[in-house]
Amino acid sequence: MLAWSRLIRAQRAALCVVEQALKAEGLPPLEWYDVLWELERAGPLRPRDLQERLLLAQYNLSRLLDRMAEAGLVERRSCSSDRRGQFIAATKDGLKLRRRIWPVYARAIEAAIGARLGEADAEALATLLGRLYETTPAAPAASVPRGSPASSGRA
Amino acid sequence: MLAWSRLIRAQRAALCVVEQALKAEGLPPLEWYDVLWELERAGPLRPRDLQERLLLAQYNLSRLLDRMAEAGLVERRSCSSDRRGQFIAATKDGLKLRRRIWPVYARAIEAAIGARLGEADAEALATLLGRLYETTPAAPAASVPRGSPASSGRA
DNA sequence: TCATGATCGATGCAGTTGCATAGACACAGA
DNA sequence: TCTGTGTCTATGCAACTGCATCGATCATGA
Repeated sequence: MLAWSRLIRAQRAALCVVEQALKAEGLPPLEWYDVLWELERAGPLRPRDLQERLLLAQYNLSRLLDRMAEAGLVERRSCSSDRRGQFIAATKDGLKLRRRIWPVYARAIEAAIGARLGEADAEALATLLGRLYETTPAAPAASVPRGSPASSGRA
Repeated sequence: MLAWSRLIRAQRAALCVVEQALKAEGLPPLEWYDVLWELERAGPLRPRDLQERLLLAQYNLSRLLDRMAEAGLVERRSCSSDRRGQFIAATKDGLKLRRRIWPVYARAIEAAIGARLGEADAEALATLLGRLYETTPAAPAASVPRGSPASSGRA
């Protein structure tokens, strides 16, 4: 299936362009931005929710948050309604960093996608891609072992 | 840019579905298949060429080939025309394994893509994605540090 | 022929990921 | 209340990745 192999390669290529751009500016990896951005627009979130939104594996996110907390970008707050859990919130520094990353990130995305497709085709692409990870209405989220990256939920 | 974030997430989701499927059957990870497949249809290749076709990082491919050679799936042959280099060839076992993987792989791809898009849309998607990693004709392949995953070349 | 610079591929090391599982708590039913 | 089952998050360990760099070879031009 052509679409499959191109999906893999196109993402690899685009991701690489963007990560190199961030690295070249001495900025942290992409997921840091994604986490900060989710937190900024949705407010403090439970790790579980972040995990769904970002399609990250649970253990992976857990350690990502460790690193980000150590860097002072997010903080873990206890969660009174469920003492197993916690809330993750972006700190001032976290928000500041996100704003600093954005222009670099945006430029790189433009180079990797916008410049190659143009407005209309980019939108068409987005529409098609959306259908690849929308949860199908009736799916009980159990086709894949629990806690695995793409399992459970809308994301 | 919507297309960007969906590209990342859709690929993540689809890749995860496929890798889980392979793992569930006790089969090796995806790249092993990809390497075997390239070798099968193109004959023995230099690591450099494999690297371009698969968009893998040089050091990464080098060690992937170590593992596959150790598993008896590929063999390194010396290259008389360039003694720095070598040719990688699939072994009988390698070819056999590829054939064994294929049905599982195909089914997973169908579930991750075909079932969600249908023939025509999948083709449209492939076309759009193709434009994201084609090399632009005049590019001297130097926008990114040497040997970095997506650098250099057509792929 | 020799120096210079580029290319091919490997590798030490530190950082990250994946797997399996643990520990703490929630929730439902006996 | 107690017990069993499921959920939320963390973590030990092994495998993999990324970075920087090395050694070997090639290619070019003086």
